[in-house]
Amino acid sequence: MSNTTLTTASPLETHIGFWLRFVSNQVSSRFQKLLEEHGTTVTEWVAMRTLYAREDVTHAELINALGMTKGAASKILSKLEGKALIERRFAENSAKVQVLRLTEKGNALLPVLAALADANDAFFFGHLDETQQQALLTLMQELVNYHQLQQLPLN
Amino acid sequence: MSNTTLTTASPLETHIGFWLRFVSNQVSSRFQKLLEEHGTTVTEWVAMRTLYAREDVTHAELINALGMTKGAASKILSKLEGKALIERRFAENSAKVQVLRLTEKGNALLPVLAALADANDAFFFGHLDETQQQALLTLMQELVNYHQLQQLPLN
DNA sequence: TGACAAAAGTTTCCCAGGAAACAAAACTAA
DNA sequence: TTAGTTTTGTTTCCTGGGAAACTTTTGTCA
Repeated sequence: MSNTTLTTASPLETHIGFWLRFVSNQVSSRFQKLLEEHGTTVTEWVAMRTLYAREDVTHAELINALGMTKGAASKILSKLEGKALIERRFAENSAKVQVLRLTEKGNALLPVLAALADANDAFFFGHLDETQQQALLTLMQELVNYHQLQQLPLN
Repeated sequence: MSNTTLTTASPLETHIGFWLRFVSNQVSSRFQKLLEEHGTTVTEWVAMRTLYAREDVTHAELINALGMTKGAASKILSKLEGKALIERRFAENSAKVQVLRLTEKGNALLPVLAALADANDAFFFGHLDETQQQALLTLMQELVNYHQLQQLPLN
């Protein structure tokens, strides 16, 4: 008889989550590189896009859109403010609740970044036919729906 | 005439990359929580699974599997070594190249972690029928193939 | 052989983001 | 009104991982 311990352990590659993470990391990483040339990051893009064409986004709302803790969100905002891309103001009738908005400069930069986001998505998924692209998009949205996924973290 | 600047910027949700990142983050984050109860992390799981059932994995090979810099990989290994889950030895005829292997303890833990990986994948994708699961898996693999994606970073 | 170059790993420094402590404001209830 | 509680946002501390400097070993070639 053999003294080998025979146990089973599924390989990494059998998990959908493994491939999702792999592909997602590559997509984000390439996008990050594109953004770098404009001095921004993926997180900053998400924040700015959330503020775009709106005048009434609160800090709390932004936290939810970013899926980050309030501390981290606060730091992102400080950074964007330092680059004069956003402004923090107090909401009417409050010395506590903040309302955020893009500055002129932020407003001008945003379409440029949006074009990069489009280009990056096209780079990775543009070779798929329209039906496949739509199916993938829908599947991801259905997963979010099915599991009632919320942006993390919840605190 | 309006003095409004009319620019276009596609919403975040129109990008496949956005949804991929969203879902992938949730999957990894839940897996992370499962692993925490065993004192490990997703990265450590990937490292350990790569060493499983092999006696000849080099540091360089592991770097590639982890998709991390050699510095970061080195630190992961130190951590695993500290927990007595892996061993570093020098390759035969070399005082430079390292060969890594799981310890008995690491070997015993691995199937437990693999079960968690299976469970997490089942949790997120188990409700999809077999055809859908396979299609998603294949699509991700085809993307990797089509773009010749390598684990990041390359240095 | 000996000097230099390349390769393998480690360590140091830096940055992003989570956790949680903190400050300030606003609401509640007496 | 004012004391306590809750809410909003900031700051501090800590950890993971990238960049790059550094050390040691190995290979090259003169």
